[in-house]
Amino acid sequence: MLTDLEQTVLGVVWLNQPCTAYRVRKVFLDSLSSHWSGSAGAIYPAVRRLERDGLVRSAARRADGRASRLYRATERGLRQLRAWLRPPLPDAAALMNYDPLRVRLRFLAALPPEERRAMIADARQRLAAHLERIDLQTRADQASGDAFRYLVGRGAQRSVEAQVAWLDEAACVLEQEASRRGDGA
Amino acid sequence: MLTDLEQTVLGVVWLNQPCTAYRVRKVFLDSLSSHWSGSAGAIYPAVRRLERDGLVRSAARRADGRASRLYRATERGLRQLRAWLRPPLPDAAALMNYDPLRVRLRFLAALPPEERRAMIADARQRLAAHLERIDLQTRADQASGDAFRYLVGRGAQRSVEAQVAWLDEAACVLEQEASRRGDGA
DNA sequence: CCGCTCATGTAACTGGTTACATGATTTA
DNA sequence: TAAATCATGTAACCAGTTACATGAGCGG
Repeated sequence: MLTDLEQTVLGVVWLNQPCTAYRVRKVFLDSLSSHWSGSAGAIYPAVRRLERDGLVRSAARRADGRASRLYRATERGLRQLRAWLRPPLPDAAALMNYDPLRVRLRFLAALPPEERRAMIADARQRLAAHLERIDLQTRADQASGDAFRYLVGRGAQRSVEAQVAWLDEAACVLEQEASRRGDGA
Repeated sequence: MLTDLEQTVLGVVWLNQPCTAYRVRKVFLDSLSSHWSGSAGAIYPAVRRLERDGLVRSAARRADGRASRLYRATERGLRQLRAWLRPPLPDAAALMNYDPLRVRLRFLAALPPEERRAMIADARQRLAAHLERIDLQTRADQASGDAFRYLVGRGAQRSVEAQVAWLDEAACVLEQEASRRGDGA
């Protein structure tokens, strides 16, 4: 059973083959998501494990002067990728995603009311700013003609939009709470 | 700097104090999110680290026959919790969440068109089923009177709803792609 | 020639995972 | 009395993190 990172690396190799390990790393580094660091200490060992398991294979290259290895997915690697995509999906993929903001909100009572508002406002503003970056990227992806790349961008958009709308609701609910208590007292 | 798990454990202790480590573990075990296993091997060491760092303290209890330790957050723990909640939030909390489904969709081209549809349909159906569970929970949370607990549920709802809508869009886009190619050929 | 990017790693650390283990208490 | 839950751990494993390190090629 491969880890999420290994699976994703395998997918990236397959999408960009033939490509260097560095190219794979670049995809993680350039990603708008901060979930993986894309550190060399993660990518190179992962690629080596994939090669050890026969899911990718590499050939030395020296064409443009620079020495490097070009990786591509093997037949077995493609089968593995397909098995990973095919239903039934694991719970971790089909249930509910982890949202550090949602977790924090659970404990927001620890902050005085004024600071609660500030926290929500800050998060909302940062998410809205990030949304603009995602929008730009997605527009570019749409032009690229790769339907899947575009759809991934749409998913990110929708996800962040939902978060922003949720923060608005939260601000609203907390406002009501405050005025209710304020009126009552 | 505490890990996400340690921070969350600290928050759970604070919300339920005084409580046993097992009670904390139960919260993770009962959570609708599958992000953390809630395994003993994660929770007990995390609680011990928090106590070592003076963020929680414990007292032995023997009241109802059973011997156990009751934890509560210290003043320092509460300060730490507040600092964690206060802006500026780290990028990991304010940028974009990791979505294993989104990652998979990026590589969906590896599957033949028919199976692509099946994968999306499966994910959609499972998410919709999960959404019902979340709805139930959230209605109960609303009745509990804890605004934050309720808002967390609303966030989960909105997040999953957004995913479902996104999958519908994906199915639609792929359908168009297919018919476009089908007509062209 | 200086700095950036390409390209590939290694080393130490640590936190979370699974699996194992124990014993008391409640419940069917 | 058997099973489930409460309650608390330990041990082995391993993947991903940060940080360090090297060297070639290229653009200003």
